[in-house]
Amino acid sequence: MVAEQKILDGAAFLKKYGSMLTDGLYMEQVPALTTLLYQGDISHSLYFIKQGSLRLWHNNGDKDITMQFFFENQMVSAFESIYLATASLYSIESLENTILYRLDRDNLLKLMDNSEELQHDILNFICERFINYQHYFLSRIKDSPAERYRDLVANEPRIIARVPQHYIASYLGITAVSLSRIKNRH
Amino acid sequence: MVAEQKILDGAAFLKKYGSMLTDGLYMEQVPALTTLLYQGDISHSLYFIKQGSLRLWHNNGDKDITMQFFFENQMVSAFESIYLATASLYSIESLENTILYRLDRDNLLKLMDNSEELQHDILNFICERFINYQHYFLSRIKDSPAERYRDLVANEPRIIARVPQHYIASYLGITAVSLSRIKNRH
DNA sequence: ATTAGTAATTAACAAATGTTAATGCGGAGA
DNA sequence: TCTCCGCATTAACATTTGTTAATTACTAAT
Repeated sequence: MVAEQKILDGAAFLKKYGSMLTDGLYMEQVPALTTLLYQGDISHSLYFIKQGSLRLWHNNGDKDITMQFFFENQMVSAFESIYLATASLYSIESLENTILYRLDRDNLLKLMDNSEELQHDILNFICERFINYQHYFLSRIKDSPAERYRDLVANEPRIIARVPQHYIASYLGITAVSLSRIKNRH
Repeated sequence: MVAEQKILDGAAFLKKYGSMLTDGLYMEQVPALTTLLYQGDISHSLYFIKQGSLRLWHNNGDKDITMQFFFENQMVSAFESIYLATASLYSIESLENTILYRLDRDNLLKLMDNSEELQHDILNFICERFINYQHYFLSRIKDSPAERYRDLVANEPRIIARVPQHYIASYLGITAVSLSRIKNRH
């Protein structure tokens, strides 16, 4: 009843359920700055990153709020948009030339119909994603941009190495100008 | 497969499932400032407010981040803590003298075992709660404290009328001093 | 190699909030 | 009624960020 197992990452998911997908899983390659999901649309695909990186963000008229970066072996989705068929609050875009596996909504739902274990994994996935979001937002509220930047440098080398500064600034909730100041303070 | 029905509020939930609970639902009355759930504990109760109000917040050493107020007929829980049996990120406390119905974890899980419809309602509940949180956090990030205060005055009369200012300030993400300035600006 | 366009840095100023502290207000209880 | 204590307001100052603009650095394409 209560989920104890760890959430599946993209690689583990594919290993576990890939064999059930004889023809529902597509591989595609997209260049940098390709939009995979537009904010306001209903999402109909779940992605797994084979190589490259993605950015997930919310647009608010004049400014972007970047909320997540994704890299190799991660599972990427606006799942609640897929599941509830509601407008996505987010856009998803490639940062680099990226190779993806794409699992379409119909195949995902068919798969869920045929596997109680998958339903279980998915419910876990949502709860974990929910908790992750709460951690992200809480850190965004309670830690200063400078603290969060230091944390990024210490714990997220891929973000520092592969993501342009102005996206990092957007992720930290500040302008590129302010991030530059923070980096060069002292 | 895909959930289309609207999320249940506490009253609708009790009406729909209350008859299945011959002895698992308890009524209790607590005075103001009573803690119902301590941050870090695993939650084992889901509440319905009959009368009164509650506050949900996260503590970060020196400061509180208030995230939600609850009033009559609302269903209140740190559901992911109940379901995944993980430490709650939040505390929940009464603001006023409050009368509650309490549904314990064991009874909730038993109920879920016996009702596929309830499982469905609960999954919807989580997805909707997730989306609500995202809206709350996004507004907290993209709107200024002054805008959010005006929004509160326009749309949340119960909060303005029944919640002390310093909790409202905490909800808006600012100090009580700053909220006082905003109120008296111009 | 040159050029053009984008990204990053730096500077100067305005605006908002945090912090600290002093004051005012108001209800609960002796 | 008086006192106490927590809450709200106001003031003064420091800190931070946003904004605008100018400059520099970098990258990609011709």
